[in-house]
Amino acid sequence: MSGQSASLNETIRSEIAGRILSGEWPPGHRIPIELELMAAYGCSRMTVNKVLAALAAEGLIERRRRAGSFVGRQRSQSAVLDIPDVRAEVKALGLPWRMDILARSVRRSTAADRARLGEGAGPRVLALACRHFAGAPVHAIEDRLIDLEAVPEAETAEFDAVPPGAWLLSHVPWSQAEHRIAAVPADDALAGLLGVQPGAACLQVDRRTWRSGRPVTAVRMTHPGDGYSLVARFAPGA
Amino acid sequence: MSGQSASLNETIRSEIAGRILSGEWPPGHRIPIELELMAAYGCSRMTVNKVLAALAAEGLIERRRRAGSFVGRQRSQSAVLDIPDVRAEVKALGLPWRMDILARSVRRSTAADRARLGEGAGPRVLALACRHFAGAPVHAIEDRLIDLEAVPEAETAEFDAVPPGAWLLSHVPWSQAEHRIAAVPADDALAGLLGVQPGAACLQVDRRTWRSGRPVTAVRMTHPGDGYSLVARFAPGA
DNA sequence: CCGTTCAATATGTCTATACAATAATGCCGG
DNA sequence: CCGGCATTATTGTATAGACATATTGAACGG
Repeated sequence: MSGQSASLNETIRSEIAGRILSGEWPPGHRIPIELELMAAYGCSRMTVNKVLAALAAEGLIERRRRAGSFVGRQRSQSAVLDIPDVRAEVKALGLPWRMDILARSVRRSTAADRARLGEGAGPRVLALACRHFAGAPVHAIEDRLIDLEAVPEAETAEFDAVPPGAWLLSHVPWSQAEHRIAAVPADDALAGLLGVQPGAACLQVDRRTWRSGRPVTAVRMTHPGDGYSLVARFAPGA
Repeated sequence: MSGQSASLNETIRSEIAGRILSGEWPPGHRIPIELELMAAYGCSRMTVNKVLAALAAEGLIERRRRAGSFVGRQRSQSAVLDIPDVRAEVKALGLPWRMDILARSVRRSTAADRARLGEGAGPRVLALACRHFAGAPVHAIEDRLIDLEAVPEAETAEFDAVPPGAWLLSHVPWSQAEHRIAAVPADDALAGLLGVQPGAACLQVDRRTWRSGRPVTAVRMTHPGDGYSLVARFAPGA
């Protein structure tokens, strides 16, 4: 009883979703057919249809013609992982963000570059190495490759005030990405840059990004293991 | 051109989504109003409304009364992280899965236990420690706490054939969860169990699970850093 | 110049109806 | 008992119309 009358739509939706999420209707349970819901709520079929279609789009239920609608099977555990912009992330900690550019070069892409970017990589790349600080300590080392065929503007862009990741986000409209997260020991070079002991545990996030099937960028962010963690949240319903 | 005529619904949907994902309509761009789309496709308003409502539910567009519909702003980078069942994960590698139970005890929950489970933890818990093998090498150490008030059946459950995570998934209908991923060095005890050198980098995934606001379980999975990584995928549209 | 009021506009929700597509069910003949 | 065919229940898609609701932009008045 929230007092605020929601739309009929929402009322039906939350009642059904509630029963599923509470476990009252377990996976595989058959949901009343549209005609029954229609009668139960005294509304038209379109209304319940819209609700059920939305629940199906979310994956909460499955619908089969002639058979009925059923509570969805438990999906494999998955979570939404926030991979925020480095600058925003550091500022969210209340620390000043600062960035060094360690190296920057434009070159013909080597075989290794093309392997890193994946199928369809262009002939020229921009290679960038940056160091991000959160206050005094190093927050991450960024090792990035940008395909200049996919993002020609990158060649002349200044990356001194904006992290390359954020710059790309606002210049490449939409993307598909793959992330790989691993724990690795710091080698000597990395240890020096990060300010940790050689062999210290580091969290390494590799991300490859595509736009309409063509590689855009490949980046490896390496964080010192102490004092850094990724957080993911999972909520099946909404 | 698939040749197969999709529903009008799908046609409109994919045309709009295509323009957004290709970048033709950048974030913030105003989408034709329903009346215009209606005229463009020669269909009724309900049809375009359904399409736009679905796109809005997905987050691809934003709608404001009187103002119109707009291509959504770039969302903060986020990805769907698959956190599969350990057994399935090992078997997907083509390796035989095996599990040791290192310790199992039922106890009154200590302050530390309640802190680990979070607000609302019950008075009794089941503590479990397991070791998962992928072939001969150790794949992970599982250190789990189950709230017996939330899952009383767990007290008598045998966990010899099924990993506790999978057992819970099929006994606790739905969940909300929080994950924290970090790189940590192995301490001596952990190094012995995992079969790695003390100080070696390990990937540590902490997960806390709730059901309707009450804690269910808290688990820490620690993987040897070499030869293990989490993979996440990201696709804004579908 | 600023705040208030108001109407126009675009979305939000709902109805009643219609026909299409699909697949489970049952019937019938062999 | 079983294969094939017709039946029919259920969802899928679409239409035309109606009224509700929020919010912008403009007109108006102090």
